[in-house]
Amino acid sequence: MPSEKNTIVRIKDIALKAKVSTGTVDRVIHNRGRVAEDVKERVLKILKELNYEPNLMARMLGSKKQYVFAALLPDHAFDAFWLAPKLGIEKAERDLKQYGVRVEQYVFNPHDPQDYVKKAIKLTKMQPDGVLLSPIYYNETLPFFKKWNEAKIPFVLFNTQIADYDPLSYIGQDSYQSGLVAAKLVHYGQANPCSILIAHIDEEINNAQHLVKKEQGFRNYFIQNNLSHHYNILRVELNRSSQSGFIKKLDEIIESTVDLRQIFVTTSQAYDIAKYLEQRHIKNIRLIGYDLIPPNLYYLERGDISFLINQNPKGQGYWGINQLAEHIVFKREVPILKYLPLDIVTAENLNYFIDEKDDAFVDI
Amino acid sequence: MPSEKNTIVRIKDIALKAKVSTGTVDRVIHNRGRVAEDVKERVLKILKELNYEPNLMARMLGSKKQYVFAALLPDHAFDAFWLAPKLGIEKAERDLKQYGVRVEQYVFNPHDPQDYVKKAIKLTKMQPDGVLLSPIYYNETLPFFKKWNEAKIPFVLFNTQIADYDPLSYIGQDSYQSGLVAAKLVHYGQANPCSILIAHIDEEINNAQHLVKKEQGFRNYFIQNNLSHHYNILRVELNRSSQSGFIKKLDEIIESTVDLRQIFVTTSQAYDIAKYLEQRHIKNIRLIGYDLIPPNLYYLERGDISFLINQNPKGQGYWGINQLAEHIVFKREVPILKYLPLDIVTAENLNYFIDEKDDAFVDI
DNA sequence: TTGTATGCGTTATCAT
DNA sequence: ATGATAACGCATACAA
Repeated sequence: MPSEKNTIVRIKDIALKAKVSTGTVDRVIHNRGRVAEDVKERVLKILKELNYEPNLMARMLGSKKQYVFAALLPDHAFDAFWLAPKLGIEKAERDLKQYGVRVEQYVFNPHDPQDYVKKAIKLTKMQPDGVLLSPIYYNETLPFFKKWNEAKIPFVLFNTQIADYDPLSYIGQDSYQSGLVAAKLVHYGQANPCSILIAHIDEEINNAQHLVKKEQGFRNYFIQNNLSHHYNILRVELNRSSQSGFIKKLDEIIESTVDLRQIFVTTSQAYDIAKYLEQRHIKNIRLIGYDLIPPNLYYLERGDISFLINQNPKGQGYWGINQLAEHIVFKREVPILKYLPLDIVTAENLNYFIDEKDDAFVDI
Repeated sequence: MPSEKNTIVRIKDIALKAKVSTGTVDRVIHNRGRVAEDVKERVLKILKELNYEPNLMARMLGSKKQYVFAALLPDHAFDAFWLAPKLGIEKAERDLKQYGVRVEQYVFNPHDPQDYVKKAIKLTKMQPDGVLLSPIYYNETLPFFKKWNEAKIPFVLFNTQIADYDPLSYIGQDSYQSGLVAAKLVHYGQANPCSILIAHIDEEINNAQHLVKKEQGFRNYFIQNNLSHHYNILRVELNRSSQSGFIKKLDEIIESTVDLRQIFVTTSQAYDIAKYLEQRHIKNIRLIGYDLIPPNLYYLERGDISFLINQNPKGQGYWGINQLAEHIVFKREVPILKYLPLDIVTAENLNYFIDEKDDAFVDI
């Protein structure tokens, strides 16, 4: 075992031992070139030997470098879900401010691919040091991935995953696993055979992949646990654009399925079903959904929604910016995939997941 | 609105505006004295006006001050629960290392009050800048609180709360609320009337207060929801010191309560009941318990335990040290009470709560 | 290709 | 009671 030096190793120490100047060591550390090959190797060796770790404070102090990240995300005026990621991004910005990091937000209308592209172009023009985005339009996104790759601008994805052009990392949920969780809850609360409805309530087709995975996880739970013969699992795709169509379709299902006891809503629109059940005075059907948005919370607290699975939207924003900073500012390795916890939320533990406290994100 | 200056306000700027030197400003900021009253007030005023915020990097760089915190906690060799807080403490130490913070751990045998006192004495002798402890012995603790208060050493409590001698803050769970959560889960999974057993499995009497609160929360759920007449709620105190007594008591209850369907274990020993049910080949009784310790996880994954409520032990350690640093190093206000989320854990979302990833703590 | 000097914002140590 | 100035460890511009 090499002796554990208690004292901090500085560039000056390295320079001394390598019989060069601090400038040379600096050039080696940052690969700035202009240093002889043999010297470089010697310094590199000593760097390892002494286990040099840069003093981040000093580094940030000494460098007047400013970093600008760009965040491309949907306007929460159109869908309340997107407020939380925005807050997370802003929290991260506050945390990283002292390291010279600034975040510029580019908000787009999630119903308008044109706007998405427009904002993406604007963003690219700014030449940010890194990009965080929720790429809800696949085809529209790919060209930008290519551009950013060529410009060597790292980008991090959140909430929606696209594997092409290897992003720096993806932050989000494990949709399949969340389906398993939902199924477990359904199964736990439903001992007797019955029918179960999987409801996909799409506003857009954006997150189709997610919904498929959620359904797969949900169904596989019953298969893996040899419960398929106990439960009759139905599925429906609902569209809120036509209020009457929405109700009509539900009416049909309810009438034709007398033993329907549970509905699993794969999107954040569980409140729509809750409202429907309320209007129809149906009390013996339980609901599980996603996302802690206000209308869902209303029905959760009334007991009309049993559970909500929290997708940690604030954390997605926070960690997204954080990953960028880790990579770009601190030059550390970052995991390609960062799955956030699948929180099971009831009226009883709700407080801990919606509170305004800023520090609910820290990964310990 | 005063104009939002984009440039950073430095001590030098304050000095310039106040027509004094940076040294004087420094003395004002840190209350080091040796500055005329009128000058002090002038500087203070400008400090506010310009909304000065110190550059932490520069501060840490310029200051050779080192902080030593002491952590007093039970040895996890005696109870696996205590491993997590230790890991959290060590994670916090890593995070704060660059700010000159070091943490010294004082581990005691949780079955031996003498040892607790011994380690507390040793700790006090070291004159730490702050103390984090889990004060599992009330009477033995009070004298130290008094001492630390006199010595102006701030202390933070975790897991066990003692309000006397106003600690800097308490980190832990809301026991009452966790009882509500447990009851909700029981109720959700048990539509038909039945008997429910609350089992307190004490190793020590240490956490008696917690257990009472958990029971209160649990019972109140049924009262508040007008369900009392549906369920027959029993309670039992079990002691593991006598294996035969433990089994005998359970046998009696099982035999005399044919409609027993759920057991709520208020401590981390749910696995003991799971093991018992396994040996007796009882399959129609469900279990809810606390804490993600290995034996519990074993039965959770097998499905013998339905849910575990996670008390975030790692977070308790992490945030404990963090609160000390916030107060002592960064001189910020810290909340007197910090409740950690009540995570509902099943076999399906377990991964996210036990993973080794260090960053599972961040409060966003 | 290499070395030196200056500055970052703050603290701390001297003089005055 | 006050001011000037040298660290802190690193980055950077410039000199050699």
